[in-house]
Amino acid sequence: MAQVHASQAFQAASALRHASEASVTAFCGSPASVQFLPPETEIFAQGECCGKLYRVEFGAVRVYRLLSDGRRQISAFHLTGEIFGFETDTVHQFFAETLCSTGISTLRLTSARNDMASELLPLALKSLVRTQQHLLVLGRQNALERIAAFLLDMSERQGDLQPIELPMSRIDMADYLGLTIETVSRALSRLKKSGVILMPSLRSVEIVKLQTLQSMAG
Amino acid sequence: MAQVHASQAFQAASALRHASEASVTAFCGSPASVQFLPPETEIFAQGECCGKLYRVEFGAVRVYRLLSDGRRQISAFHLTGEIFGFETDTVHQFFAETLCSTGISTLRLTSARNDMASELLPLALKSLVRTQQHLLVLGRQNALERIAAFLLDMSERQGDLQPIELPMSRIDMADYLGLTIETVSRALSRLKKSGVILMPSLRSVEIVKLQTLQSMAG
DNA sequence: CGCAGGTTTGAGCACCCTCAACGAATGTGG
DNA sequence: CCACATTCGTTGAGGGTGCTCAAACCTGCG
Repeated sequence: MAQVHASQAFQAASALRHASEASVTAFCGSPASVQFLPPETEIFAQGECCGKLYRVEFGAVRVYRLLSDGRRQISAFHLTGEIFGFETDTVHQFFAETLCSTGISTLRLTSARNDMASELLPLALKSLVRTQQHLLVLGRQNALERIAAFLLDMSERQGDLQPIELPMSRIDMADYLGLTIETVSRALSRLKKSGVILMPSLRSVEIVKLQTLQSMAG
Repeated sequence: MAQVHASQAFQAASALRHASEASVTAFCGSPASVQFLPPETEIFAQGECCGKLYRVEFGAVRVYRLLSDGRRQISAFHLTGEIFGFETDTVHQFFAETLCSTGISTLRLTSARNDMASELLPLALKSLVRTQQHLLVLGRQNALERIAAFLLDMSERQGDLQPIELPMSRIDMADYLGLTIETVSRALSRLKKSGVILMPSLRSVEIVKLQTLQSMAG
């Protein structure tokens, strides 16, 4: 029930913010082909053959890589309206899974890929810039700064509607921010105690002192 | 003199490895327009208007962002044959500077951008995958693993010719790997003492125990 | 109500950063 | 050509942030 509410919030937000991604013709032409996936469902796995792009119609997705010893780095979360699945190789280098109940529509990339390149390039560049921004966070910011930046990013992507609905667990947040779950939890507790945020439930955060949070994120 | 040798090594390597990037027609058509830049020269700065792509003909380039307090994260080094300058906005979000004496050719992106999209998309995706790989390094690997991964990456991009010529300072390596110069230096010293690498000079590294280094990098 | 999974909190420790001094390499002016 | 200055790199000592390990606490759910 809580998840349904979250999904609706994401959808409302995406209508405002992700118009450009939604305008890719091949996706709009076939709204009937939306796949409904339960939480924690694999969308694709490393080593699988690839040749599709994916659009989140509602819900949320994590894309990640693994080290041989099991350490995981989530390279991106994708919320409603966002497109993912870009890869260079013929084989996936990443894993993609749903976080919650999620609707996914797919775009087959066959030989028509060249025709669509002018539409896809801006999307790929958006992913690139977002990833580069995240590099700065992982390379040069401490735990509190990472959490602050993460909350601000999630807030913005949900249209700055308060409270923020977090579709992911603490483990996912940790593996995205290059921290442990304990450190994530401690950082959130500090923000809560200092009155910067409220946490009405485990997965919802309300930003109280926006400017303080922004100055923390750098 | 040492730099000339390094540049030649990069060129030889690129002839093998970067054929796809070199094949962008607009670059090949105008070899006369190569700009020769001295070390530590700005190519573009954050806030400047953008609308070009750049190709490294020889030498090396760093692309980076800054936090307000001066912390720097280098998002990528670009060696001979590689193309950089992709951005979504009309204004640069990054800085780009030469590391050493470098030749740069430019490609103006006007309205012809759509026509070239099918050529540019693979390059953008290559950057994206490389950046995502680097996320894993910054998020989940320790200092020794980062140095190992960095050396292997540099070695591969120079065609596995030994020794590796490093065109950047320890500061640049540190700001790329999310470490301090002291930690970079210590990690290199440990690799040297354990016989995994040789360092005939400060900026050249020879990999002696490749497998050991690979197992370190994960 | 009791269980299981996720989250929080605490104590101790390891890795990396900070600060400092020393050494090496390069460039400059005498 | 040498003396010097300057920058860069290395090495050491000490401290802090975040990780590891462990236990307690929620919270949802059967």
